[in-house]
Amino acid sequence: MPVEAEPAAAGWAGGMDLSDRARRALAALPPRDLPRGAVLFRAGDLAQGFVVVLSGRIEVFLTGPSGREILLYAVEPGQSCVQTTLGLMAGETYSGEAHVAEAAQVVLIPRGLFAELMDDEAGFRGFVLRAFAQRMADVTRLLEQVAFGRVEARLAATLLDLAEGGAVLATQGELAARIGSAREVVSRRLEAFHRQGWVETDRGQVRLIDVAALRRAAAAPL
Amino acid sequence: MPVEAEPAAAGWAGGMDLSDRARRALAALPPRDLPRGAVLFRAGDLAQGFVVVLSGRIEVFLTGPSGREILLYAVEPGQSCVQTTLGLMAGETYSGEAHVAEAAQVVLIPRGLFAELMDDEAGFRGFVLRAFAQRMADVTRLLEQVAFGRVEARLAATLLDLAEGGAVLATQGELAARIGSAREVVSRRLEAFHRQGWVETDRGQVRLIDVAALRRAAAAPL
DNA sequence: CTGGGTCTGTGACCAGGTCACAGACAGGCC
DNA sequence: GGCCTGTCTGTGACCTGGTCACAGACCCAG
Repeated sequence: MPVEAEPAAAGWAGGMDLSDRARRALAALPPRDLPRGAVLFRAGDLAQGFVVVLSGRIEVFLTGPSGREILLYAVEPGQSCVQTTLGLMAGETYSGEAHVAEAAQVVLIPRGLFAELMDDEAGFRGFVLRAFAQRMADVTRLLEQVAFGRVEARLAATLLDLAEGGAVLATQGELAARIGSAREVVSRRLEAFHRQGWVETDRGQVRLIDVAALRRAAAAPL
Repeated sequence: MPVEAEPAAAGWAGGMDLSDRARRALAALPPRDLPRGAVLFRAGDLAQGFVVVLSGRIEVFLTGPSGREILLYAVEPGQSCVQTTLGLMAGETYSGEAHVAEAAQVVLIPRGLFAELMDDEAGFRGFVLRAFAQRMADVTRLLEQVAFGRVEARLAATLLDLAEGGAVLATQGELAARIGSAREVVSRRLEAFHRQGWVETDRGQVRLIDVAALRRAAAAPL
């Protein structure tokens, strides 16, 4: 029981079907604590290793020259930060910026161990590949939304996504960054939503009144 | 000499550091010929196998509900069509549509062999992963352009990219599809380029006059 | 030479991004 | 309590870009 007790860090590898050796190597990695608001990496950085999130939430943003931002994807517990893989696999630098949205605990798998696991452990490989394919699909969907979708639809979807107990706690600026639009545009759209009786707004929060209508708006074909 | 002669199909695997067994398995796959204009797959299709392009050129487009299109990426000889990997690795369906831009020869590696190669052959794995990471970076860059860039910059870049002998042979509609804009917008932008003396336009072609100016426009920060 | 398909140009209009503000609100400080 | 400063929000003016509706130009097959 004494030696067998694994730190929480190994829990995430549970469903992965690894050899004992690999399991031990992963369990030995020290988890790192990141406070809310910390920046895990910036655009142009080169990957240090492969990052897996144990708890909390990390959000990866793309930033334009004008300072406008858009949420590329969020990394939840048990998921890996795919951007880190790019550097390890193809020598690409990061193009996004990773912010810690909720205080998080992460494990960093160094280059060498990562390469070793990719070569020897089919389970680990599957984990990385699935995560990667998933992100690729996510980013493609996002591109589709940005290229062809309306702000109205993206805003409605984001509100539904962020709602907790019928309300969203976020400033208009934060909402704008998520959907890759401008703060003023969010202000005007929210006002339109309000006029239609879909939401109530207050400083730093949006209360959802007519969820069905928002769902319809989010799913609008054009 | 008789047995050693490999069909062209195996040439692409040359730089890949594979076992003889794998090399033979790949060489045995029958290359398929695709005529210009053929559609390799559509959005929603499920992957049949992993596609590698031997010659020609395949372009993958994303299509919006209004019929507007945007070029996701092009697959050149020696490269793989990453979208096919999504299905194989994560069960995702295609989100793009692959058109044969120049008559192409491709090899289709069926599911089973693909999985086997991924497990056993480090060289093949590296090939797939690098291609994948590359595409991920491409799509992210494209997203950045679409979300934050101007049509003027994307159009100028596309003209420079497509130019052969100082001219681009493409209709305004084709140019629009490449950059994810509308035909009318391309018409007006080209007219503006013309007024500044950067290009001459004719039905189905654009002649580049001031390449330096176009380069400046393509690199514009905003 | 003519008729249908394709390519291009244009005006009008709307959605959305940018700029420049002004007012509203919150929390800290005297 | 009143005041100050920073943040959040609302608004008008203006520009780019996407959409719609057409008209004219071009091209080639019959």
